[in-house]
Order: sequence, then structure tokens, then C-alpha cells
Amino acid sequence: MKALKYSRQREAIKDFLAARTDHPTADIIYSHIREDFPNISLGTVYRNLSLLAERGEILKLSCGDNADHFDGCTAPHYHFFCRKCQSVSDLELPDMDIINLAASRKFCGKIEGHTLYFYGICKACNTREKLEEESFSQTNENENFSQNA
Amino acid sequence: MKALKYSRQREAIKDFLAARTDHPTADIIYSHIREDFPNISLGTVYRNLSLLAERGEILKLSCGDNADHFDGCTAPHYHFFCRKCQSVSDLELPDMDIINLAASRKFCGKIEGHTLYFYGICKACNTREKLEEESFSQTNENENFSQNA
DNA sequence: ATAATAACAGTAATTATTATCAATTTTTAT
DNA sequence: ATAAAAATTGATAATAATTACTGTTATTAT
Repeated sequence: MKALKYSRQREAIKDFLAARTDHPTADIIYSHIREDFPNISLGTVYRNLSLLAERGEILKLSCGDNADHFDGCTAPHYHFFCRKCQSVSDLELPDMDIINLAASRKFCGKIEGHTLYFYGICKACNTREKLEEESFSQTNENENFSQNA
Repeated sequence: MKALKYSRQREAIKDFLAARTDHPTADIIYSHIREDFPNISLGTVYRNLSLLAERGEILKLSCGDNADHFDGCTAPHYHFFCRKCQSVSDLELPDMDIINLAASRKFCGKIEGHTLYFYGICKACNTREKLEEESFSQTNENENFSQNA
């Protein structure tokens, strides 16, 4: 694999991702990089994200919300996708290669790895949901009180 | 969830998927259903695939090759994605909900499930690869022989 | 049988992403 | 330091997958 020629834009994209713990999409990255490089084009962002992912310097995450997300941290870990706010968060679990073994026993072919995403409700949405339930049941209590009165 | 009004097109799509073990994309499904319904439109295929998936009558698979695949079998099992021929095959492994438990211990939020895809080289591509290697080394032997002669 | 409405075909619009290309930036060789 | 070579860029066009819109047709309930 041939070395890449340096570019300020690519460096900025890499630094930007390294400084975040969320997992922005290409257009989010674009809108932020634009603050430092007002003339950068979206194509440049896409091209560099692909190059960096290809070389394993960042991770490309396809979690099924049909927009790729990118992760500046390449240490092995998994991801969680919130079905309410669509956010992607890290889940610090070591690589479970035992999963590959289980699959190998059932499959005729070469299993090289797996992609695993968890889904559900993130902490923030969970808290918000509970608050809404509370205020909803309070409303109901008031309604009942009015009817009874 | 309201009941759906019957439609021959939707029935045909469901039957088509039930009869296959591969996991076709919307446009593949479209091209086949067209043999029986020459006037069906691609939008109808997409709409019905979404409806059926929403109701759990089929599965929508997003395996990162940016075209959704569909599976007529909803019994719990996993999938394998061949990075060579991009085919998606079934992997009859029971649902490993132990994975969710491991994740729950490391995550503040509600984990409802996971999506897990295996990747590597499928049986067919693996065989083909070996054949090519063989014929390649034979070619080399011949070349060496010519040079030595 | 008829009215209400869900689903349809056809088509336009949207969204994410990739490709093209002349101009610029970075690297290499002098 | 300078010029030639090569990679990268910005701008824009093109593609691919999917969704939205609209007038017509099929299904269901009365």
C-alpha cells in the first residue's frame, strides 16, 4: 500500500475525528471542517474518509440508518445505536472472537470477522422517556379529578 | 397496528421471498416480480417491502454494501456477507442473547437487541480462489521451466 | 351495488455517495 | 532554489438507492 501525500485537509479531518467521541456522518464532518477550510468540498471529505478508512486509520460504521458514520478510535470496541435519537455511541467491550468460532462450526466458508451493533434506547432518551411518562400520568390524574368533581 | 388491505402485488412479493434462500435487493425482487406483474412499479416494491418488514413478516438486512437485502425467513438466525462476491447467506446459529447481557454490563441505557453479521469468503469463492492459486503456481512452474531450458 | 379508502403505476424528487477534470499543492529531482 | 512530476483539491456532474406525489384502480364495508 503506497504512502499518501500529505494534505492539510486530510489532516484536519483526522484530527477532528480524533477529538470526538460521537460518530459523525460525512456531512456533519464537512460542516465542521468548513469552519477552518471554508472552500473545502464535500467530495474531498468523502475521498479522505474513504482513504483513511481503507488504511485503518479511522473506522467506517454502517449501522443501517443509510448514512455512514465515522470513528476516529480504531482500538477494538463495539457500538450502540439508539433507535430513538439515531445516535451512535461506543460500547467498551473487548473483541469477542469466540463469536467467530461459534459461527465457523456452522458455516462452510472462511469467516474472517464480524460486525456487531447493539440497539435500544440510549441513556439520555431513556431518562427523557421516563420524565414524559411521569408528566403524562400526572395529566391523567388531573383529568380524572376534573371528571369526578 | 392496523390491518393491511389485501393486494396481489404484496402477496407476490412475500411469496417470492418465501421461496428463496438468498437475500435479494429491492431491484432484484422488482425484476422478478415483473415477470408476473409487468406493470408493477419499483415504488410499489419498496413500499411493500417496508410494510412487510415493519410488521415483521420479512427481514430487512443492512450489511453495509449500501443496498438493503430482504429475507423471507423470520426465524432467528444470523447472516454471512462474502466480501468477494457480495452474496448474503444464512448462518443457522441460535440467537445469542448472552451477547446482550455482556453489553448491558458495560452500557448505561436499554439494550434491546443486536445485529450481527459475519464476513469473509463464502464456500464458492473460496474454492474458486484455490483453483486460481493452483493454476497460477502451475503457470509459474512453466515459466521457470522455460527460463531454465 | 355503492361509497370509502387503501394501494397502485408512473413519475418526480431526495439523499448519500462517487466520478470527472482543470487548477493547485506537495513532493522529488536537479 | 527551481522546475518537473505526481497527488490532491474544489467545483460540478453523475449515479444509485430510496422516498414522495398524484391521479387512477382495486379492495372492503355498508
